[in-house]
Amino acid sequence: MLPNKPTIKDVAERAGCGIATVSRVLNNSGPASVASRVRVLAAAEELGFKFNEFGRSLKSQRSKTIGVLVPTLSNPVFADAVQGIQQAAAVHGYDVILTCADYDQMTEQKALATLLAKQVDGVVLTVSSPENSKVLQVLNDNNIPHCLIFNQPTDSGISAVGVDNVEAARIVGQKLFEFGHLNAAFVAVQFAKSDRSADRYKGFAEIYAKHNLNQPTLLEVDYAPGDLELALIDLFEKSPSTTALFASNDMLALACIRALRSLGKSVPEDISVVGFDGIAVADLVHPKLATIATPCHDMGSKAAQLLVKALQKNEKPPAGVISLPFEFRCGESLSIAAKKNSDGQAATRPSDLSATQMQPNK
Amino acid sequence: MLPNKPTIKDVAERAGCGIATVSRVLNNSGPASVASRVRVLAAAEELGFKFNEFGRSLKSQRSKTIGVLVPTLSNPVFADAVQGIQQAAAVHGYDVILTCADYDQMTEQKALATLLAKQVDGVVLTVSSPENSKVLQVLNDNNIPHCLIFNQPTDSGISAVGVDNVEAARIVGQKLFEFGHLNAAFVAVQFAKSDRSADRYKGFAEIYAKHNLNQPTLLEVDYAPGDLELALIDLFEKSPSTTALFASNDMLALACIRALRSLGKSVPEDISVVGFDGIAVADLVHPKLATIATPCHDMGSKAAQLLVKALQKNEKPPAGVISLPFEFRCGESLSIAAKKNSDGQAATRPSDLSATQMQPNK
DNA sequence: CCACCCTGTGGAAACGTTTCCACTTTAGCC
DNA sequence: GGCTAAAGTGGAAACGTTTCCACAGGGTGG
Repeated sequence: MLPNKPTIKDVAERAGCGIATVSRVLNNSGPASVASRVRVLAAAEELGFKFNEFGRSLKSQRSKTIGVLVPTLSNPVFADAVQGIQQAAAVHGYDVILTCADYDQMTEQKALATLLAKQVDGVVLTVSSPENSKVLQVLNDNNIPHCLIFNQPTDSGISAVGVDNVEAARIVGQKLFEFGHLNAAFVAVQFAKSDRSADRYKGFAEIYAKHNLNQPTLLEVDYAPGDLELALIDLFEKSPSTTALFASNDMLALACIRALRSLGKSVPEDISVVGFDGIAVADLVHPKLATIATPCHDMGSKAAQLLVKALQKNEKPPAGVISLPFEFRCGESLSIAAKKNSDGQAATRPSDLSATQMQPNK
Repeated sequence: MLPNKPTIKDVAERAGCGIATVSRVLNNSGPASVASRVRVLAAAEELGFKFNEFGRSLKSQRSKTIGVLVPTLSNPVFADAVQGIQQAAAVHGYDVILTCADYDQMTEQKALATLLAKQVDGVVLTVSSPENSKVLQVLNDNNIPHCLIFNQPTDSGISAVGVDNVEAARIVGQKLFEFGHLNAAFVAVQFAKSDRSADRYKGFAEIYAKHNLNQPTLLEVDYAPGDLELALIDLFEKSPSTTALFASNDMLALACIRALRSLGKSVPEDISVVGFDGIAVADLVHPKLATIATPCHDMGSKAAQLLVKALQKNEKPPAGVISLPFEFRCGESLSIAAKKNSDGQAATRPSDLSATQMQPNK
């Protein structure tokens, strides 16, 4: 019925020449007379010949495939980056095998194992903690070229593309300071599991230290429903003069705005909120989210380019962190700090805050 | 330096047996004495032996890889689905090669070609229009098992997993009707390119026809900045009695809310807005978005399961559309229709609409 | 006690490529 | 016109695996 897929042998037979010649013609990898050239090309065309990549890969030990390992696609940041990787890879004839590790070290290792089994030529990845990462260890041991994204490893022997989280957070800190926010908090999910959160807190705190202000409160929350509200209530009890929140990512920032609203506080009138990442929806919501816009897509494509270029030269991507430009995007969620008196009530809006806290709207 | 990757031959040598025995032991694919079993296992362990998938695939003509073709990862809907596919595939030892086609038929075909070149065993995909799709044609011609997601093909010979868009849209229509929205509009991006948008409009319009009301206005917009605002201004001029918008997806719904705000209309007081998809942020924004929550993740994993199961039995996934349950989520963006007088002004808020239209807030 | 059948075994072919190498042929040059 | 060099060519090995097959040995049933 359906003729079995034609092989190079079939083409050779039809073109009346040896398989070596076919290979040379089709790959432009060696001399061939014009005559055989046209015969082979014609034969291949007629038969609808396509190379079998297995045979190719077996011989060359190259899969023309790069592995991608990210925590999740649920965060648009990673989704965008993956798309960037995919596009850049496609341009150079590489495919992308995708794995997600869900911020879990065990899963990370398993995912990497399957990538290795598929003999990916290289890997673009984000790990939960680049120092002491088993995954990076394995990649090194197996001599697999790789490039980190989002992570900013302190170990300079490794190749990475990202944004300067510390510097970006400094800018957020500076802006908040300029807007009069003398007491701020930093909100993060799973702070311990993310080097990025740590860097952001670091840069943020630096600015407050520089101005001899209180260190920003570190608010670590989890995804349990209501947890954020409780944490915020606690925050305002302990630090009633807090006027701004810096969330470690945009999704969390949006969640903060919602939680604040349910506590009867409005953004930015009572509290300013700044996010990080610059995801698309940040611009669609009201108030527009103030955030650091990061080039996630470019991060992915840059890393892929770096990696592919290195693979083609049969080497590793250049060591060192490439920092891509970011931009502070001043959305409506950030405004001048409301004047507060000592017990944290906004002077301009003398309504009883503790009362509104007790009576969340619905 | 680094010892070349051990092959099955090395294991055989070390275990003092033939390669056939090693293969049988390691794959549990044939008889082997206990003695050789332990020797082989030990040898493999000591050498850190890993199968070379190229050799395997070459022999078996199976790649244990499934291809994924979606329009984009920027829409969280697809990102979630891809993650579902990936997870389900991983469970069964399959990997995922990802390609994005950006709603473009040319790109779709190219992407599929690279998937085929990589000899994927099957494909999970979303195409722009499942009828007359070249991509599906190619898949059929090449006898590649495949399963659609999101699409709801009318051709019942094909396997697909999705939600019943028509029915879901009927429910939206019914809800809007019950809330007193007698004049509504349907907003879509690239209506012509999406069978899903068409289905949604169909179900929506059906309800309005059933109640002998005006057909919902069809508002086709594009992504050009400001286009949505213009379209809405036009809409309210021509159909001032419109009290509700049904957007073909959540991102668009959020954009609508923003555009409406910039036109001086508030949601839901002046206009109600309903989205479609149920993306995560829909619940974080204010007003919470009323939407149809669809199980994107499950859609992906279900499709992958179907496909993998079929592949293991060396057949195609069962023909027919599997409709997954969805849920109408009534967010704050939907409320009782404001009473309007004939020229479209909300009776309860007699501010001059045309004036506020001219003076968008910022 | 012999024929038989299982179990365990390893050699070898096959999968589709690429590429080395050795063999034509042709052209170029004195 | 002979020599060499280059260009064109195909055979065959190699990549690492699976699996068919043939064969050895030892138990069983007649």
